[in-house]
Order: sequence, then C-alpha cells, then structure tokens
Amino acid sequence: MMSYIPRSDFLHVMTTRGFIQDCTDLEALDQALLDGVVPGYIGFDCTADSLHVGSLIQIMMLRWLQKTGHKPIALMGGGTTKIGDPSGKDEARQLLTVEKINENMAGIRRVFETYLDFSDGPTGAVQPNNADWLDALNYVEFLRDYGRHFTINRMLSFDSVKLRLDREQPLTFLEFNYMLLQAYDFMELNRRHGVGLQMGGSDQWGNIVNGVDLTRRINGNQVFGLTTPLLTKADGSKMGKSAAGAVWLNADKLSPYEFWQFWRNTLDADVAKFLKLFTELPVEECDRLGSLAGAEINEAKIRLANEVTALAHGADAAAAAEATAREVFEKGGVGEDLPTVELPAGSISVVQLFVQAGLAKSGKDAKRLIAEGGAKLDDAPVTDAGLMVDLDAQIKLSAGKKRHALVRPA
RNA sequence: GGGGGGGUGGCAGAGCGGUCAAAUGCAACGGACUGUAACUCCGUCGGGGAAACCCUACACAGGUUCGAAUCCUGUCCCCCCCA
Repeated sequence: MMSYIPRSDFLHVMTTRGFIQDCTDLEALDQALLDGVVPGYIGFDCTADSLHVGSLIQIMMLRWLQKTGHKPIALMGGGTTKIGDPSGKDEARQLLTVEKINENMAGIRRVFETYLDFSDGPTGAVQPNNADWLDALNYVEFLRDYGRHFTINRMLSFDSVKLRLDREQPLTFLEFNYMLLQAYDFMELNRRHGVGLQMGGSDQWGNIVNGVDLTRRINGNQVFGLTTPLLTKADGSKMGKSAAGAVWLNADKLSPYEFWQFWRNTLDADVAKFLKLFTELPVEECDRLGSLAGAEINEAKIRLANEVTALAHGADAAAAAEATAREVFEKGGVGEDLPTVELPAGSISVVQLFVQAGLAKSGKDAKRLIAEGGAKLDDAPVTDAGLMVDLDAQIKLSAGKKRHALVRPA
C-alpha cells in the first residue's frame, strides 16, 4: 500500500514527512483530495485544559490539511469524554464533571488558535463539540438504528478491548460503548459537514474503521481513515515528559523556555524525524540537519527547538528562550526566561528555597540534592543543608546541570 | 447465588508475626564521562529534622499480641470458575 505515490499535496506531505501509519484506502483518498476540498477531522478528549506534545502530531496534521487546501475540524469530545476511551489504558478514567469538560474545551481552543486559521471560508477551521449530538441521543432509538450494525464478535476483536481482557483489567459496558459513539461521530460529521476523513493515532484505528463502515452503511458515503504511528523516542521510551512533567502546549501550563528545553534535549537519533513531524522546514533540510555528526547536531537541536517553539508560542518567545539557553548553558550565566519565583524578602533556608522554586519535590528531596552535591546557589555548590539565606536580591538556583530557576525578593 | 484467588511505595512485583520505610526490576533524580547527547558506571529514591531522632504508611475499620504488611473479625473493591 505504501508503495503508492500520492499525487495530492496533502498526502504527498504526509507520506514524505512520516505522518502515516495506515490508511483505509490511500488511492481513493488521494483522488478525493484532488477532486476538491475534503473536510477532515481529529477527535480530542477534553480531559485536561490544554493539549500536550502527545497530540502535537495530530495538530500538525490538521495544520497541513489546511495548508494544502482542505478544511480542518478539531472535534471536541465533550460527549465522549463523559465516557472515556478504553484504548491504550489499563483502567477506566475517572469521570469528569460537565463544567470541568467545558472549561477544558476552552483551554484546548486556545491551543488550536495558534496552529489553525479559524476564519470563515471553505477551508476555515471549525471546532464542533460532539456533546451537541451525543447528549440528545435516545438509548432505545440508538440501539435500533445503529446498535444493529455492530457485532459483539467484531468489537471483541479490537485491540483496545482485547488488551484489557487479556490483562484481566476490567472493561465496563460504559467504556465498551465508546467505540459506537466515536463511529457515530464520524457519521454525524459526514452528514453535517460533509466530512470525508478521520485521522488519529494508530491506537484509534479500530474506532476509525468503525466510523468508516457506519458512515457507508447509514449515509451511503465513502469516507476515509488515516492513522499516525505511535511516537516513541529512539531509546524506546515514551515521548512527552519534561523535567517539569507533561509537556503542555499552553504557555500558562509550561513556559516557552521549558518547552524549548524539551526540544533542545531531543535524542540525536530523533532529530530528523522530529523536524519532519513538528516543524515545516523542507524535508531535505530536516534530513541534512539530522545527519550532522558529533557536537554539530546540537545546532540542529537548537533549530528544532526554535521552530517548534515558534509555532506554539511565537517567534519572539522562541528567540527569548534560545537567548536564555545560550546565556545559561554556554556562558554559565543567567537568563530572563528561566523559571522565576518571587518570595518574601528576608531570611529563608536553602532547603525551602529549592522547594519553593520547584527544583525539589520536598524538603527531603532538597536535602538529598544538597548531599549529592547537585544543588547550587549562584553557581556555588551548597554544602550545608542547614544554611540560611538572606533573600535581598535575585538568586540563581541550580539543581544539577540542567535545571535552573531564579528567585527574587517580592 | 456457590466456590477459589487477590488488593503492598509512580508502575511492576517480593515479603506472610519482630532484624520492614518494606527485596528486586522499571521509571525518576544527582554525580562521573560528554555535545545541555546516547551508551556505561556510581549514588539516591515516604515525610519532618542540622543531627540524635520523630511521624505517617502495605484497600478501609476494628481486634489478638510485648510486637502485625504479615494472625482474627467486619466492610469495600477486583479477578477467575460454576449456576
């Protein structure tokens, strides 16, 4: 299947940049994309008030879809989030309140606004909420009209279900229904917006195929599914953790500087891949940068960090992050963009200083850091865990070589 | 409804009356090496305290013991088999 060389701009970009894991019918989709505007959607759970790098590949895909002349649809799972997708999870997620879901939706909207163009027009992005149609469903009617198109036999064969059963983890009937609702979403979006394509991670394959089938049966329309590979780092670990935890795309959840650092610390072997997926640099340039040898690849990582940060937070934020990073790491100095905490002026213990600055999880953790020689105050190692510090000017704190923060008297 | 198994630190998974803040592995963190890599190696890894030491913890609530993650009772939850 992948030997087929697509002619449409969108699929050309997707294949050459490594976005595609699987497609229900690559050739037919290619033709549809050539024939006219294809509205395509990706569903997002509203489990948090922001999205993180785990969703970035999907976001970039929507962005490319729009850039290549089609209509991106970021579907908010306001309805399905009430249920919880069992895919790839061992346990049912805790159910969120409707208020929390709506709040999360607003935060996610802010992410999309930086990546997509929401203006009116045939290729303007839209962000519908599936609660708009799912909430109104009548149980018995739904079962009669749609339930009959799903066999338990087939549903049990899906990985998301099998995995749970094999691992002897409970799968509730509530979650079991998730896939029906997601299939219904596709059909409904096809009906409402003429949506012809659903994209998602490879873990969504089963759900997507169900939607393709249901849309064909109910609406009589051929629609397509496209999945992205599961992203892992070259060392096999999961992508998406920074020193500060999840790598959020909203600046109020993770500062642009820390976001920049996350990309700066990409593994050598991942540089080319990440450049293709997360930046819009020409493919040849991505390959060239990724193949730089030895210490030279550091410049490629800086380029990667700059490009990705510019997309998420703007070019100015990226430049500021880079300036701070160069100041801190290359000159051992201080940069404005370092995480900063304001504390009441006066006497405070070093231990508290590290805890308050977020460089230590607890006092115990801070003491450990000091005992191990990893704690520094204005670049001077802290040797006495009982040290009292007089906070009357800005102090630079360091935990190890990479984590730095500033503390200022309020 | 009946029978059996089980709930331990971020996760996985030992322990089955004291020497248990709890083996081991993974993750995480610090150090050496380096390129703010990778690999490897060393160390740390419940909370408070400068420290001696103290506190909270092995689903929850009681109980037996000088002493319980380990025994007993009740409650909740999970898994498997039968009906």
